[in-house]
Amino acid sequence: MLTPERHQLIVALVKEKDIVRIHELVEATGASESTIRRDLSELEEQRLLKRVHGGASVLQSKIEEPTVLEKSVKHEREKLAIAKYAASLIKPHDSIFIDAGTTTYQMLPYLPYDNIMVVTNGVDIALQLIKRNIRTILLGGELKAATLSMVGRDAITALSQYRFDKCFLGTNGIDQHHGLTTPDPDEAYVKQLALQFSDERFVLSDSDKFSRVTFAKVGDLQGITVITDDGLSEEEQQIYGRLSTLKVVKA
Amino acid sequence: MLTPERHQLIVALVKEKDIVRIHELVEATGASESTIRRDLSELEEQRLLKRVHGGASVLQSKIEEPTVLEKSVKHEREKLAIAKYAASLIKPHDSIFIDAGTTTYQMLPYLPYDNIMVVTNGVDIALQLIKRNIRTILLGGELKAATLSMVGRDAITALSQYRFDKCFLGTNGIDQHHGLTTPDPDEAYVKQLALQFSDERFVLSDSDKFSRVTFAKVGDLQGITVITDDGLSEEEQQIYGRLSTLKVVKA
DNA sequence: CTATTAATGATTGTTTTTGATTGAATTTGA
DNA sequence: TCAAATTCAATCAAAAACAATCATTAATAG
Repeated sequence: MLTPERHQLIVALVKEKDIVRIHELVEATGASESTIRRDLSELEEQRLLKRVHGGASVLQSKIEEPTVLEKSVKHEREKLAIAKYAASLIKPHDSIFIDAGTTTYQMLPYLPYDNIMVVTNGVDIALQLIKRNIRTILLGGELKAATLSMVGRDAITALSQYRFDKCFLGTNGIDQHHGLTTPDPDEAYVKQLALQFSDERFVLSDSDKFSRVTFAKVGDLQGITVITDDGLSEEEQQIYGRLSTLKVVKA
Repeated sequence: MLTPERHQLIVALVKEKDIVRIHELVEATGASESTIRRDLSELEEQRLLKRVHGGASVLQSKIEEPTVLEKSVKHEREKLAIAKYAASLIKPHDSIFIDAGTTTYQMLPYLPYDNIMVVTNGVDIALQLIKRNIRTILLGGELKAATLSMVGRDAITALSQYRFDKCFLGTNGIDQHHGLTTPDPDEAYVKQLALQFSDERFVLSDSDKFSRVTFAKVGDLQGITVITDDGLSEEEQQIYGRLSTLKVVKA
C-alpha cells in the first residue's frame, strides 16, 4: 500500500469513527506501528486530524480547522528551513512582531510556547497563533483581500504603541542599491515601523528575491539580519554579507 | 477507551443528568476513580463542567462562557431567521458595525453588495466579508480565543474613530431590569461604544436569552431594536416591547 | 547498473497514562 | 461539637504509548 493511499485510508477512518486507536490503524493498513505514528504526525501537521494519546481523532472545534491560506501554502523546503531557523531565534518572554506573509506563516508551528507575546498584521497568522494559545495582538485597520493583512491608518496607529525584542518580516525584493522593497506602499509603511520599533530585525527571504526591486521601499539593509537559503552565489553572499548580516540555512 | 472518548462521555453524562457522582462515572467508563478525578480536574480547567464534592455538575454561573462551538449548534433555525431579517435592514451605502458572534455571523450571506462598508471586531466575520468582496475594517487589539473577537485598548481606540448608520450586536442576556449583559467586561465595552456611535441600534437575540443576566452590563434597552424569534410569552413581549422596540421574526 | 535518497519496521530508552495506596480534608449524622 | 464515613489530593510503581534511532529495503536518479 502506497503512502498516499494509506494516508487517505487513515483520514477516512478517523472521519468515520471520530476517534481511532493506533492498533486499529495498524490492522486496517497492514503497516507497522512506527509507520502509522509517522503518518499521524504528518497528517496532524497538515491539519487533517488531531493526534491523541493512543490514536487520533477528528478536528472538532471551529478553532482547530485550517484557514484558506494554510491549505494553499506550498511547503517549499527552502521556506520551511528559513522559517524554522527564524523561529529558533525566539527566546522565552520575547515580544515579537511577525509580518503577514507565507514565509513568516511557516514559522508558527515552530514557535516556542514560553510566554511569548506576538503582534502581527496577518489575520491568518493571528488565527493560527491563537490556536496555539499564544498571546496575540492583531493590528486593526482595513483588511486587504490579497494578503489577508491589515494596513492603513489604524494599523499604523496601533503598531506605534508597541516595542519589540525582535521582528520578522517577509519581503518581495532585496537589492544592494535599493534595499528592501515591496509592491504595496501601505504594507511597506507597516514594515518600516516594525523595523523601527524592534531591537533585532530579521528578514526572511528565499534566495530568488535577491537583486530584485519592487515599487515601495521598506528600508536599507544595515542593521538587519537576512535569513535565506543556500541558493546564492559566492559573489552575492559577499555583497549582501557586507550590507547586512546574512544567515544562510540549508534546506 | 481513549482519554478524549472518556472525556466526551463524561461531559455528555454531566449535561444529561446535571449532576453525576464519581462512582457513576467510574462505572460508565470502566476507568478507575483516580483517572476520573484527573479527568474532572482537566474538564473543569477547560470549563466544560464544575467539580463538586462527590462528583461533577454542569456549570451555569454568570461568568462562565460557552465556547464558540457550543453556541453554534443551538438554535440554528431561530438564529438564521433573526440574522436574515437583520441583514434585510441594511441599505446601499450604509456603514455598519457587526459584532463578533455566531448570530451576527449568520447575517453575512444575506448582506447586500451595494457599496456598504463594514466594521467588525470578529476575525472570522472579517474573513467572511472579505471573501465576499465587501469593504471591511477589522478592529485591532488582543485576540480572544473563545470568541475570536478583538478586545482591549486598541480595539476601543480604533472603534472610536468610526460612526455608523447601523450597528448589529449579539448579546448573552437581556433583562428588563439589567438591560443588555455579556460575560466579558472587555467585550461589553466594545459593544457599548458601538451602540454609542450608531444612528440605529439592533440587537440580535434568540428568545431564551431573555430574562437572563450575565456579568458585565452593556447598556439599557432604550433606543434599541431587539430582533428575536417567536419564543416569548405574550407577557414578555409586552414587557420588553415597552422597554425597547421589539421585532419578532418567525423561524 | 550503481549511487543516492526515501520509506519502512524493529529496537531503544523516555514520557505519559493509569490504578493503587496513603494520609489529609470534607461531609454527615448523632 | 465530635467522630465516623466519605471524598479528596498527592505519591508511586506498573503499563502503555511515545519519539528517536538504526539497519534494512524499496524507489529514484545518474
